[in-house]
Amino acid sequence: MLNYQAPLDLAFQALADPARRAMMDRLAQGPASVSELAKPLPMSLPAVMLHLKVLEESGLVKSEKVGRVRTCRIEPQMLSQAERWISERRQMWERNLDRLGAFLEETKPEHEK
Amino acid sequence: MLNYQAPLDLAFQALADPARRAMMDRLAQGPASVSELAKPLPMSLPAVMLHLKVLEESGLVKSEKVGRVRTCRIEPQMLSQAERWISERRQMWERNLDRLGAFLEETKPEHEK
DNA sequence: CTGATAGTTAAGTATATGCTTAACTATCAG
DNA sequence: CTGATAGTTAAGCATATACTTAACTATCAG
Repeated sequence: MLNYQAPLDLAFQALADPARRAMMDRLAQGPASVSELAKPLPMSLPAVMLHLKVLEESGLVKSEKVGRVRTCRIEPQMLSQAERWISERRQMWERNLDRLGAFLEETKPEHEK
Repeated sequence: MLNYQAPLDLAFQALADPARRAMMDRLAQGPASVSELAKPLPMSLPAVMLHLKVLEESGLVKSEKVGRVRTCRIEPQMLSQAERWISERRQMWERNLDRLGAFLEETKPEHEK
């Protein structure tokens, strides 16, 4: 698997670009077509297609074409997975701080308690 | 500001690399030196330094050097900020689904309720 | 002072990313 | 059928990313 990219690699990579976050912002309001996604963005349509491709390959977005319109929508599972990864590390760090605090408290000389 | 990168660009970019996420994993357990961070990683020390630089510039990690040892630790605020961005979009999307569900419920013919 | 440890800097390279314009296809409305 | 709309593909280019090795500096232990 020389070219394998872990799901979180792709998800965070996708979220690292302001244009793609703007697209996610729009999609958070509800499904949208490619041109709706493109309208506020200062770039060509093909560029938006590339960003959409990145979002889809990351699993953050799915789309289907009906007639000539491709409708895109958020895939919340991948969003949750990314959120959970961050949350777990932050919580681990905080528990760590708490343990340190407790340790300092316990080893404090009596008169400082 | 031709070279400005929004905080979230940098944070998500930093989290997009498996080596950097491994470093964050280690740091979630508590502070660590550069070589402790490097030990499990299949790359040279200079490469680890570059990853550390990316993490620091993103605000996810801070470090200070005492003697010849540089000690690195997680900066939880930036982690929270990234988490919040994702969480907000996911929740917005879910509220959206709920509204759609309610709408379908309300407009359903009587006999299907 | 001397060697080992911890980190840093520099230079070079391969690949990936983020666009562009031009040309094209497919669908729909009248 | 015809023109407008929505999207797609291809080719090309500039810059950024993720490393490498070699050489160097700073600190500490004895």
